[in-house]
Amino acid sequence: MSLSSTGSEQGMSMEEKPEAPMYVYESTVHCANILLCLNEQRKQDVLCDVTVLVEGSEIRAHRAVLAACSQYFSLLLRGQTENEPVINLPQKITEKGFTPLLQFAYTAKLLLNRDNIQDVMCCAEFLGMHNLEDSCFHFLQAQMKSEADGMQTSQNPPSPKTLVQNHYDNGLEDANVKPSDSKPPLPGSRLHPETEKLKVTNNLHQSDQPPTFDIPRYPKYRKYHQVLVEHNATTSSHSSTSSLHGSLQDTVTSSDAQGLNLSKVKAEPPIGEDCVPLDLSELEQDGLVGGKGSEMEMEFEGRQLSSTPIELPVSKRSPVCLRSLVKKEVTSSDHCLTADLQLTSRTSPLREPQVAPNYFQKDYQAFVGGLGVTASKKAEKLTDDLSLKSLSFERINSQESERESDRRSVIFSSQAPYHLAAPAHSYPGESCLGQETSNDLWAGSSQSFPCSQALSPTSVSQEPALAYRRRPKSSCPVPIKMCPRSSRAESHIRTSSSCSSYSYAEDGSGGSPSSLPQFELSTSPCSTMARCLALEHQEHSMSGPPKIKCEKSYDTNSSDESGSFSDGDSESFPIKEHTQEVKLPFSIDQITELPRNDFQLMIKMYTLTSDQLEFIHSMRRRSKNRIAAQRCRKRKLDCIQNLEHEIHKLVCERQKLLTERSQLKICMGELWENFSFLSQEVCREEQRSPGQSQSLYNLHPDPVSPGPDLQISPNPTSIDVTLTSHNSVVSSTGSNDCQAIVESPHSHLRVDREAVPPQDTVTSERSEASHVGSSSVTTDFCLEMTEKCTTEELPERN
DNA sequence: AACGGATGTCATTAT
DNA sequence: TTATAATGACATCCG
Repeated sequence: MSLSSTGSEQGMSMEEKPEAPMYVYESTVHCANILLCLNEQRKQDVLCDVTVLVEGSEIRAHRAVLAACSQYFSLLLRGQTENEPVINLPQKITEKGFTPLLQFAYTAKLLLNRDNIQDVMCCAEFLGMHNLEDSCFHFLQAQMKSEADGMQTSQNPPSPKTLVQNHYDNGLEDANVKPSDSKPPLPGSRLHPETEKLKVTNNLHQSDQPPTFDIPRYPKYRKYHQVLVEHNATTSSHSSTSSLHGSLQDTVTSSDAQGLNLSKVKAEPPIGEDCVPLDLSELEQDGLVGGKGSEMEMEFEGRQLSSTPIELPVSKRSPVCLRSLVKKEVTSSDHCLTADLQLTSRTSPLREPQVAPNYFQKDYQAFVGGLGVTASKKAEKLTDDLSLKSLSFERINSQESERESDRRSVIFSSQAPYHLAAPAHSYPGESCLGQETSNDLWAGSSQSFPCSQALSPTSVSQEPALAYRRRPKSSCPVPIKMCPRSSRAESHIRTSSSCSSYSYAEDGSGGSPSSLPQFELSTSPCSTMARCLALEHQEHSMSGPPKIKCEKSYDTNSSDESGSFSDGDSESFPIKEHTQEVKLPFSIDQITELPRNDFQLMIKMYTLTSDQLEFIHSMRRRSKNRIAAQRCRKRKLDCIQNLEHEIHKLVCERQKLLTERSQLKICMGELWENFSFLSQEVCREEQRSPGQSQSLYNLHPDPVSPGPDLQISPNPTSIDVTLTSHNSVVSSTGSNDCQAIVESPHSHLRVDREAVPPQDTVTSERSEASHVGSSSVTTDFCLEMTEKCTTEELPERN
């Protein structure tokens, strides 16, 4: 056995097989079986009794396993194995050709050189990989040509340099095809003669994406993308550039190239991330390293994507796709198939239109496994710089690892049904994909798993929390994910995630739910729900009312899946949500808007589970409470406004009253003026007749000033009306602001209530009043007015 | 980073 | 007893 013929088996002794532990041997058998499984007929003919011994087990010790595989397969071909029948193989089928294929099957690396390429091609033909040339070498040719044309230009179909660089950047060692310079695999091949080593990968991931790339639209993804770019720029520039330049500039012998490749094989991570090559092995069946024409399922950041055909400068594309392969193998009841593949085959068509080519590149990278292995590691390194977001990255990584295991399961295991939901759900990065994409994805996933995800606690959150965060203010939170913390009795610890998801999920009526037809909730916040509903409606084509498909998330889980990448805040909470779909036979509008009786009748019309009832009542309660809160707030604001208006009115009223009072005082002063005038007239008349005069003096019995002064001093406000001989009437309110000075041309009259005359005086005054007549009436009027004025001032003073 | 407005939700009370 | 409304309190988002 001479893998050493390629110079790659250094340190990989063939004697290792007898010494290899059991798992190595089992893995060997398994690998051989896998390889032969590529051709079902051959499998049946040749290895009908080969048992896959290590399904689902992780294969470690790559080198040893590879060596053991090679040795085992070599022995198998020679019919020297103990339990295997002797195979009559054509002469062209040699172990030299099988070894790279086996290695490819195991490591996703196809090592070709001028020595083995012919054998490899023959073996591939033997195994049924008829399109090896078309898919692999044509691709290589095109890439070489493309590279020759514009090597420095950044093209959307990435140049080989980009490919290589990206390949190395992501630590991918997916499929190494080393065409021999002297022996181009195809006639007329334009492979670069000096290209000894070329990594042909379907990993078209480009770190430097053209601006038209969709990813930058989504901040989260952009963030992750930038992180990857930066990391790639920092960590892998040397390898990427050096590899290419070395390959282009150095004339490396085929053996050296092989050795390099195998060294890469040696450098593979020892821990079971070896599933990748197996995926490629399947791809190999269609188009081998099907960068050119293969369509394959892939995942990126949680989104398992169906790639559009890789956009390459080559016009020729293989119509074969992985799904067809999957279906084919499914029909053939190949045990290598798992439900995962079936899942992907089902889900992929839904998402396929939304996948950007660049997504495909990355996704393919992830699919090939490099992302799952290396990119995740890089991401893990990068997570140190991301405080809260780091969790999301880790989750991504873990998810990628899970998907890696999924991919592994595709080959090695037929178990792992728990992975079913995982690929269909989005990575946190999906939250960045914009509403349309995420919705579509979700819709697709929902459509893909109408039943499996319903009420499935393991289903992950498809509606990223970001959607909630980015929700429009209009708040039509229809999107369905609901926080299951529905029970009031439960702890009301409110996490942002739960709160967000909760609020957004159920509220179908946030903005104007009534305006939305039952299944035409097409407004952006509701689009997810609407699509979900629509899909549900279409898919199930229920006779009755279509079911609302709601996700119900539980905050009890602590695993990874929820939209970790979508929202940083949600990630900071240890409590995470699983989503659970609650199918409701009526719309959210009905739930939230129907009257009580109608609502109860509607509920009674259907047999609903406790979860459904709980969800419905919670939704209705919160919806109503939300509306009530809005009303309450509006009412509160209205009340505040009314109070403010009331205050304003009172202020105006006060000002008005003050103005009126001043006017009244002025009027009173005028009246006093008239009074003083009349009094003076009376005094003059009395001066002419002493008897009258005496009576007037008695009105003011001041012996000191027997002059014609009349003082009426209201006390204590002291409105003094002084009728003086200087023809002025002074009305003073003491400290009060109510003062009026009325000029009296004739006399000085002072009215002072304080100086109210004694009773006898008053009596005499009254007795005199009958005589005085008009003067007495005027005095009374003045007193009345003074009192009135005083009483008006008192409240104000208070 | 702090602050305030807007909003949703929950708990409580009253009807 | 249950549903509902009102409202205070709290959390969160966002500018």
